[in-house]
Amino acid sequence: MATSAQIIDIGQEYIQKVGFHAFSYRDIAKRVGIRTASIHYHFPTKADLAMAIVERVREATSAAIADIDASARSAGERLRRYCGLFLRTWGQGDRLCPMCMLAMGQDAIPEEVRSGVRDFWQSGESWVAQTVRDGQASGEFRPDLDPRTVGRTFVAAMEGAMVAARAFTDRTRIEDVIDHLIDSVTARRTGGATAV
Amino acid sequence: MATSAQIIDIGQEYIQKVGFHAFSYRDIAKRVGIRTASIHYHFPTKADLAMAIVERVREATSAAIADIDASARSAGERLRRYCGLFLRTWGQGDRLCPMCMLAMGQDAIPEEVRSGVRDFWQSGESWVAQTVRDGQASGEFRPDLDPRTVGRTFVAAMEGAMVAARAFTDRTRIEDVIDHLIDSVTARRTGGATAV
DNA sequence: GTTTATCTATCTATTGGTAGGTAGTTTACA
DNA sequence: TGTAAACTACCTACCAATAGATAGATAAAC
Repeated sequence: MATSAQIIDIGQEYIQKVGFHAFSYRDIAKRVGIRTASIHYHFPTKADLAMAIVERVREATSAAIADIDASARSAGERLRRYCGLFLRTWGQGDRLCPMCMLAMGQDAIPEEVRSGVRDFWQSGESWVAQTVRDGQASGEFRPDLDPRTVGRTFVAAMEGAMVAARAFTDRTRIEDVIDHLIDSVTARRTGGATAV
Repeated sequence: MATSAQIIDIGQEYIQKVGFHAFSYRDIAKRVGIRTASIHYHFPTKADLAMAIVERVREATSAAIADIDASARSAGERLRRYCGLFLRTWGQGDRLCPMCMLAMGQDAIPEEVRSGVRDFWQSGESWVAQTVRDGQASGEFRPDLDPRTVGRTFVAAMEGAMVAARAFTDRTRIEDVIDHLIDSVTARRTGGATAV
């Protein structure tokens, strides 16, 4: 594999496992088998490396969401599969969402990086909100929900669930949250009358 | 104020704003107006300082929850006020939950500290679960909810909402999540029949 | 006169980053 | 086609700054 791709891979792993400030170029260099100066050749500053990672993650996420849009047959399935993306990330060696790790740092993280994180986050919220609208139109979801609020809750809850999974090394922390989130949007028919 | 209390205050602020690995004893020393050696006198290692902070936060949280239990008049009010604790933390200068910041670090955070974080997290989940049971008994909340699942979702969603608030410097990210969470447990009467 | 809390001075290790050099490969063009 | 220039991807060696931490002196408080 190309060296720069290896550097990005390992850098991303470190960000997901310990965060931006808890690893060094030396850590990456050791694992790739090169010197730190060679990493600076590919990524002049640590911020440059973070940016490359943010861009790659955003591309991968966009692709995954496009795939969901292309193949899911209902709004409910789309939401479930979106949540499944977080579960998949966790499955790759107990890793957290890299964007979440980069979101917490305030001015300790380069502004350029944080801007990319915001774009990632907001596009997730918007996609969920649109999916909620679709599900409301089809009668799958509760008609009284505010799509924007639900979008924000889904992203926040999934990111938080990842942190919980990390704290307890427990995948069910993520699964439980998914269950309640899906349940919270699903239309229920009580007393024989449909809510629409 | 006692120096050690000042050190804890400022250390906690740093943990909440940039995380455990993005500040140093030097940063604290400058703000307190002492030398780093004096901080080592009070807290021999950085892990010791983190532990002191974790213990103080847990005590404060226990007290706040005891206050809620003593004065809230319904399960719904209790949940709302629990969520309000996160909002209050954010209000103290855009700070995140210190426990969340310490939860993400994996082996980069001392195990002793992470153990304290787990206790904090789990006690929040359990308290919410018990409150859900109370609300179900009184008819306020949906009877079909699994209290444990809801407890986990509340804590995860609130912690995630804090991260979102940080990413966007936007308090409404937290408020929206609270609204949907409360809505998700509230019993609804549709078609004229009560769900119980 | 012992304890408490601070200081100065220093330590070792590591941080992100730079300077300058060098094999090996590719490109330009006479 | 031969060769010189340029480029790629790495290296060694180094830098100033900072990290967390320690030793020993000192001055005030009890």
